[in-house]
Amino acid sequence: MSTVASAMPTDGDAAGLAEDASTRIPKYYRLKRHLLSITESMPPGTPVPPERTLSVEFGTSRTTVRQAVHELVVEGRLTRVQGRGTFVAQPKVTQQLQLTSYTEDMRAQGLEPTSRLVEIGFIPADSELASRLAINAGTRVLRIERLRFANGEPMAIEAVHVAASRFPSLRKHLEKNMSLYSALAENYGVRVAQATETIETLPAPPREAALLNTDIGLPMLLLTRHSWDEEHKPVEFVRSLYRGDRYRFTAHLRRPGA
Amino acid sequence: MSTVASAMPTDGDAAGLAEDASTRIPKYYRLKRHLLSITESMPPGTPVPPERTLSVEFGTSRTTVRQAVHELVVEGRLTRVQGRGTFVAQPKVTQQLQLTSYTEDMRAQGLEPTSRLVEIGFIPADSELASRLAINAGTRVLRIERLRFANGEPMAIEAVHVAASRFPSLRKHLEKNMSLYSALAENYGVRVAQATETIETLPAPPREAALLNTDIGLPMLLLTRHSWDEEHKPVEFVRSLYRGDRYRFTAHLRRPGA
DNA sequence: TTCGGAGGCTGGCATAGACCAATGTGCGTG
DNA sequence: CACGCACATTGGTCTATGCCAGCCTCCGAA
Repeated sequence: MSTVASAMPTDGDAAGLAEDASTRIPKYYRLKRHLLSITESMPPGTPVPPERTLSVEFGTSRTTVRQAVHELVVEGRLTRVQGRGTFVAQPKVTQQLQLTSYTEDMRAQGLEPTSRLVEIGFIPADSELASRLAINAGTRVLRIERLRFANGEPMAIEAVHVAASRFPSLRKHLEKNMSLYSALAENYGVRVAQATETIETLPAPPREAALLNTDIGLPMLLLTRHSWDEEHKPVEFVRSLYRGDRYRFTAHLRRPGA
Repeated sequence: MSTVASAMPTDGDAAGLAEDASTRIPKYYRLKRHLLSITESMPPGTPVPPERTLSVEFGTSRTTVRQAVHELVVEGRLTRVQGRGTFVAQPKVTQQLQLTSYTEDMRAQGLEPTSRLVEIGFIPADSELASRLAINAGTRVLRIERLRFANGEPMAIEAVHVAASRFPSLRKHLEKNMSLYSALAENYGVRVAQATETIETLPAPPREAALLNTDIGLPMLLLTRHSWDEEHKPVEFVRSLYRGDRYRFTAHLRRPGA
């Protein structure tokens, strides 16, 4: 693996970094590009030399190496495990933005999906939840937090919030490993008719990073879903965090009348 | 502004950082949370003390301060300008995921949208473009790169790719400041009927960071769009970068039959 | 043979400091 | 009065180093 340090692009080098006069390329970025060119065709799981080795081989500080590797980790190209090392990462998985099931999406990509209930309990509605669920602030809300896995690897945390008074005993139904939407339909006659989803980026908070077995501060995709039933009454407010290094969302769109 | 350093949460502090035994909270994260609690209610544009001041006031290294501020920048809470300082940022804007117009979306949020043509020219199709546009590798592709602004602030870069042979002289029509979809419909009788869009995170490359007046490495939202006409022939492949600190996407979904 | 602990190696966090690049202000000169 | 230059201040990059935490292997003891 000492072929990694074969030659790092320098300032005038034509290694795909056409540096025009208005953009200076930092050293860590050049190193990142170099590492990528070397690792991108390697199979997932291939070890990459340790930071200290790379810093010696490239004649640069360890901080600079860390910065380069960090960006490749953010992109989902490499993965790092404290104490073990740095490795070539698995490719990103794709999730539909429509109201499809997580299970179907993962299976469609040859991945075995599982879930784990992290926490289920009642919290008082803050002003946002109150507004979303059309209840008074302070009212009891059932909060269901699940961890989603693909092939045993944690991928996402989903926190669902519903008004407790609207769905009495819902907690019991969910503890039977029933999906939320099935439980709502079968036990309360409620079906989601429409939803608004948002997507944005968010650096991983410590708790979620730990649950997802990833690093604090890595970019995540924050997805919220606010859904309503046929009578346009709010059903749920969901806040999910997906690993940005492991996820891409996809949506199929049709032009009306097409 | 020296009230910023009023008291940073320490290890046992109950400042909303319930530290359970399994997650250690790094110092920079605690500082980040503290800075957020102080700045989140300030109006956009409010100056935040310089890094060197913060590091003295909090009794921590400048690197630690930088890390804390960096994450707030990533979240779109703060914004930094080299030589000027750090400021409270504008709130994120929202863009529809449907085939709506950028102009409409921005106007709906009281923002004045403008665009600027960055580059327009022909490139040979690499294997991805060839596959997307159903052409041979090496075939000429028209590439149109635009910068999108809201109230004069760069927000996104969009790079559209179409097969040159399918739309002869398209370049001329676009140079008349005509929108792509209008040009395709009026001059070629082509309308987009459906599309597949993907969203994922990507750290900002240097060139794009410079164009968007943002920092290299900050998380962006990478949006691709692959669209087809009524006969299911590919129309375009678009690759756009949106500032993660300034953008959130939204989608309105309907359950079939609802 | 198995289990536990020590040591080595890895990534994660933090400090101190130097230097570069961008911005803004104030002062001097034309 | 306007413009240019110098200086101060700001963020951006990079180095060197030390220490902590997690993982793994090997060796010794039971």
